[in-house]
Order: sequence, then C-alpha cells, then structure tokens
Amino acid sequence: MDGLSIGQVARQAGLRPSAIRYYESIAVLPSPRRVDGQRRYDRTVLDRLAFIQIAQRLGFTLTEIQLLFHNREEDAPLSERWRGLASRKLAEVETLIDQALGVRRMLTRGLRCGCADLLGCIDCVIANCDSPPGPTAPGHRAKMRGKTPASGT
Amino acid sequence: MDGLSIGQVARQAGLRPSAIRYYESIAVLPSPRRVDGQRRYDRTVLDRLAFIQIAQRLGFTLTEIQLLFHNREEDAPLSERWRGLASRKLAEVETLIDQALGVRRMLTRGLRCGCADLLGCIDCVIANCDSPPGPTAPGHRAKMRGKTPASGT
DNA sequence: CCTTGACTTCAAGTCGACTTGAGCCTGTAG
DNA sequence: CTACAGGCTCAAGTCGACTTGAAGTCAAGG
Repeated sequence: MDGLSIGQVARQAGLRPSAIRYYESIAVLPSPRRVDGQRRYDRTVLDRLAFIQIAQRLGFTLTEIQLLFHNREEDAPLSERWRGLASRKLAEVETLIDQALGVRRMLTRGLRCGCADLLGCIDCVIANCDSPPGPTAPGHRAKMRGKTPASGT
Repeated sequence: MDGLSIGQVARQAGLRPSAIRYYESIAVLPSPRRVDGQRRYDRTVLDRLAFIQIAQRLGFTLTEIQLLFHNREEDAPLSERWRGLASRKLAEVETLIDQALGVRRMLTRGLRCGCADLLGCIDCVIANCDSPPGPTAPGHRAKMRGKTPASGT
C-alpha cells in the first residue's frame, strides 16, 4: 500500500487516531493527501510525531509547537520569529534540564537515604545530608529557587 | 507577624492564592494552622511549593506528587510504596533528561543552521548536517524514537 | 462610620488536550 | 449478501489544573 493509514501511524506513534486528527485540526500536522477520502501519510510524519511528543513532555504547548513548525507562513520576517521562539525555548529547556538533574539527585538520594517519604527527603536533601530524617542540619536552605516570575495580570 | 499569610506565600512562590487553596483542597499541601480563620504558613511551605512546581514541569501530576508526599499514611508497607513510585519516577526523569538533551541539540543546531523553521531543521538535524535546508542528505533518518509504548485500551 | 484590602467558602467556569458518540461510507472475508 | 473492520465528520464530553464570582468576615485608616 502506498502510504500509511491513520491507524498505522497511530499505532507506530503510540497514539490514537483521534489524536492525530486533532493535531491536524489545529494545524500541528499538515493535512495529508487522501485516497478515497482516507488520509495517507508518509513516514516522515513519524519523526514529526516523535518530536511533538517529546516537546510536549518538555512543557511545550501544542500552540508553541505549531509555531515552531510553520512560522514561515504569514508575513513574519521569515526565520526571525522562529529564532526568537526557538532561543526562548532553548533557554527553557536548559533550565528544565537543570531542574531535572536536581530532581534526579533528590530521588536518588531519597531512595538511598532512610526517609519514609519526600517530606523527610526534601529537608534531608536540602540539608545535603545522606542520612535519615535526622533532627536537622543547619541553615543552607533555599537552593533550587529559579522559576520564571511571569504570570502577568 | 507570626507566619506567612496565603498572599505572602503566593507572592513568593509566584502563584495565586487560589492555587494554594486548591493544592490544600487536594491534599498536596497540608492544611496549615489558622489565626482568626486565616491560614498561617511557615517558610518550609516554600520548599514544598518549589518542589511541586519543578515536579510538575517534569510531568508529574498533582496526584503523583501527592502520593510522593504522604505515602506514609494508609496501611502501605511504609516506605515500600514510596520507593516503588519514586524509582519509577526516577526512570521517567532520566529518559526525560535524555530527551531534553536531544531537543537542546536540535534547537541549538537549528539556531546555528540556516533552516527557516523546524520542518527543515528536523530533517537537517536527523541527517546530522550542519548546513542549510539543502535538497536532502541521504538516508539515515529515524533516530530519536524512544517512547514508552504504553497507552493501553 | 464606612470604606478598603486581604482573607474566608463554595460553586461554577475556563483552558488545553484529547476522547467519545452518532451517523455515515467502503472494501474485504465468510 | 451481510458482517465487520477500518475510515470519515462534527458536536459534545472529559480530565487535570486552576481561576473566577458571589457572598461574607475582619482589622486598619481616613
């Protein structure tokens, strides 16, 4: 058969057909050619979907992803806006990576130390101790505070 | 004043008071003591909130976070369930980090190369080229396929 | 005194990301 | 021929995570 059906694509991407139709409806995926009214995709769509899924996990909204994809449309100064968005997102991804490394540390430590839950572990990890939920090591708290202040009006 | 008001906490955490009340209502935050009917927090709540925000960005749901926090309740074999959840999450965080590194590469390359948008860049990056959206470097596509198949019935 | 601002509760609304359902068409297998 | 597995559209429903609105309490200040 010449091209993938929506079902095949869905299966290979780990999605439901409805999700793919939805992506198309919001222009995150291009509308593919039709054979007899049915969508036919080529394999490159799988790369797109893979990227979309990862980007989503990284906190991109579908709207942002859509912008990343075809910013060329419109009268925008061609790649200019893309670069803006992309570099902003790059920064976000970098801080996300930092934070993820932090959480990884937290979880690894948490699993190694004796805490019964994160409540203990947070203090424990913040205090940089490797040991049980002990009384409390002194003051160097507040470390991973680094969010976007944002959230206007 | 003895303890932080909900407004102060919200401001410092970059949230709205309503979000904090919401967290309390779903038991992600413990119900704090009240003075004259009003909530009074101590500063440790800020650490909790910082953790919550990061965990959310990493894809944890509030429900999961709630479980991470007080798994000690209930008849669960104490830290056992916590460890289960935590190590599952640890694995997720690790693959997330990998993927984030991948996306970072993609964005950096994209910004360095001449592509007008991600459509070009995806191919470009997958093809591992450093150059413009050229005709197409040959066949080594499909690289970053590594998701959880998941998504049952 | 009365307004203002910050707080309270509770119900309902919103937004993003899908899913589900109704009603229809179509190609293949028994 | 009929059944059944897909596919199609479009509208409505769902879920998580909050926000908003209505209606009320309370303390400080002009």
